[in-house]
Amino acid sequence: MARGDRREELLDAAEGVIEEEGVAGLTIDRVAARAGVAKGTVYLYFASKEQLVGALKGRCLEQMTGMVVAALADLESGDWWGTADAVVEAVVDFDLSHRWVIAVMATESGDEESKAVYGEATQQMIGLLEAALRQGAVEGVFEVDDPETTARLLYFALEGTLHHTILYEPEVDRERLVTAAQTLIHRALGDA
Amino acid sequence: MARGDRREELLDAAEGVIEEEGVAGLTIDRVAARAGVAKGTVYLYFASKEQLVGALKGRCLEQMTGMVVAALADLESGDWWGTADAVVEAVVDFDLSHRWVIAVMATESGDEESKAVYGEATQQMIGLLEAALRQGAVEGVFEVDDPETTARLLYFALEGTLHHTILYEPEVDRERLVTAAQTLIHRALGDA
Amino acid sequence: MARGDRREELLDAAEGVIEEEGVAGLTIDRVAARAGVAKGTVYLYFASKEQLVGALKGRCLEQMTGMVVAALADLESGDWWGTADAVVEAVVDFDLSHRWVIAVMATESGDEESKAVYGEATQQMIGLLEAALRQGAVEGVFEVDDPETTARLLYFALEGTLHHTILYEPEVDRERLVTAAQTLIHRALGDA
Amino acid sequence: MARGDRREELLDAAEGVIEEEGVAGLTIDRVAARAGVAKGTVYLYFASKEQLVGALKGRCLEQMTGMVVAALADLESGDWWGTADAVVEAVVDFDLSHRWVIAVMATESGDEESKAVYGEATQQMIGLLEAALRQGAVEGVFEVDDPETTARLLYFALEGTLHHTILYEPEVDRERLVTAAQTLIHRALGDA
DNA sequence: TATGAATGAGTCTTCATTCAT
DNA sequence: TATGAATGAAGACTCATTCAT
Repeated sequence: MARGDRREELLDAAEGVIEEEGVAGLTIDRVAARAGVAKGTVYLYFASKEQLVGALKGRCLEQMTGMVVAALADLESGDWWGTADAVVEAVVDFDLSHRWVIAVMATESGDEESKAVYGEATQQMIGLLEAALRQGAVEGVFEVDDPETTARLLYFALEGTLHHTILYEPEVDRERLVTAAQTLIHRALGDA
Repeated sequence: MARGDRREELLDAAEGVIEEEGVAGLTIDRVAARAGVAKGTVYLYFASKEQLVGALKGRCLEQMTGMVVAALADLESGDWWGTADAVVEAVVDFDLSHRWVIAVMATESGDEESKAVYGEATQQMIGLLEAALRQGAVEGVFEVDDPETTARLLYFALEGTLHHTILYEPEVDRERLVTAAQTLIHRALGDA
Repeated sequence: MARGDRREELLDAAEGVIEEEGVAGLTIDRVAARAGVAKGTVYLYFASKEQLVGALKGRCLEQMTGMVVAALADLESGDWWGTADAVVEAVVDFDLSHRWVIAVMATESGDEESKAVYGEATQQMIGLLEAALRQGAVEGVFEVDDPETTARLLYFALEGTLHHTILYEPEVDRERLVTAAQTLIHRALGDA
Repeated sequence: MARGDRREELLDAAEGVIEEEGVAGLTIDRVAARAGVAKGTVYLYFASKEQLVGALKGRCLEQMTGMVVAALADLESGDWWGTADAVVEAVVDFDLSHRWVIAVMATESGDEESKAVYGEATQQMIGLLEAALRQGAVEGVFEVDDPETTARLLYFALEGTLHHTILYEPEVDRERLVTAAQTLIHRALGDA
């Protein structure tokens, strides 16, 4: 088995454990058991539990970024608002389908390195949105004074709302979430 | 010493521990030591660590609500936008000055009761914002179709941004945060 | 309230606690709560938990002895076997109606003094049986070589069976227990 | 070291602890120390203290059963009373040499499973005695109406006496105990 | 006598991490 | 690479006992 595969398997196992046992139930023991390997083996791929969690966060953000990149490809069609709405939908669905990992994202991870990794990944995500905003402005769809800050704001608005909802409101109403988020963006950017 | 005082002292001690040791470093042992009481004494006021954490969340949210209520009092002056900006500033400052407790807010707390308490307190906070939005609409300052959803959205946008920034960007730029948040609201509500 | 009354109340409370929480659930806290007094008050009547338990055992044995004394009074009627059967029945019923205290009797109570008290009370009980055996022998109902040992043996046979049954066989069949115990005595003494 | 060996070692250590510190002094800490392993190691073999205690009871009863089986083998010699006396002697000696474990047997062990195990093991022991009684009856040594009940009664008579004596009369007189128990059986079964 | 807040030693239990094989 | 038994520090929680009021 390729080294990378085993690593991915372990991360998959970790997600599975969180799904079944909650964030507090994430132990190396369970990850190993779920992946069908010995406990020691986990340490062959991750130096510590903290690094495993960091990797989990990183991978999650990467996947999300990938989805957004894909969704933003439609921007070429010229339908900015339609594309934006689709991106929102994609993000909501991603979070909902990764709801258990989402809980980890909100977790402290003392490890400075992990924090940095997470910070950079977030920044990349925001950069994507910023670019989209600039393009919308260039195309005359709307006006933005400070695309960077606006992108940050919108990203965290969306994620903040999603995180809270996922963590504290068990029965999430997807449609309502999507509509609300889309509305926020339309309003914030001044869609007439 | 009045019974309530000792309880408050313990919560203060818990906040202090989090400030110095991080959320993961919050142990009953340390809370007791910091409060200058025996370990057993903590259990005289909180049935479990989970309940202590829940109480911490509750108190924090209560204080925040209090601040917002105070800030919203200016609404009577008739200057809606000015009041809104002040509220934003108050919230930002509250979060920044309670930054260590903020980290706990994002924490899972298996305890169902605590979750419910937190959920209700959040709802109350949002209710406050909703009322303010309605008043602005009544006064003709702007138009809102769905004050409830908008209030939720704006609240989580603000808090989401603040939480992430506080947790992952050690060197927070208060001015920038305030301005960005104020801008978000103005835009979202369509301030010309 | 007379000193003795309060003491009895505390012992009653202790029995009640055992009934509801099991021997392991017997704590000074609960005894005090059940008796409606403060924890400190318990220590005004018992120097330690161990002494309270010792007193509980002692009182239980005393009550049992009282019952047996009463039952043995019928010996004067001249019906030795009938009286013996009645005594057995009385003991079985006493144990069954005090089943929760019975569990404590089987408990170690490091306190040497308590052990001694228990030992003496037991001895007194056995003395009662021994006297009954002697009387039966005198009356020519049966023959016994060693009344003292026989009394001990029969007492522990009865109590041993009862204790085990009560502790490990939740659904006790009173009739079967009574019959079996009576049979044992008749056989052991050679009733034709 | 084989897995089973370590388990046995831990049980041995537990017995040793009880011997030196009493039942109340049985702690995982001490068991580990006595076995020369880390505390965590104990939990590799027993899920909880309760299970360890249950295992202790189970093993003790198993050993006892083994001894009785061995002693009953002499039944083939045709000397029923002699064999019975030998069995009594074996049981007395077993209890005396395991006197500290005996104290645990009388202990509550909230664990339902442990109780069941203990109950079954006891039943097996009684079954052994019952078979012996039937054989004696078949051989015409004596008559028994209800071998099952009689076996139960005799078993608990023996064990009840032994438990009490061991727990409350530090200076046990082996000979006297043996003789008394043997006498009980002879009488109960009607040895002329 | 009575109170009940405070104590703190003592227990069980978990789990990240190591290391000999 | 892989294993999994062993480790032991750490933490939550209990409860008999004390003592100032």
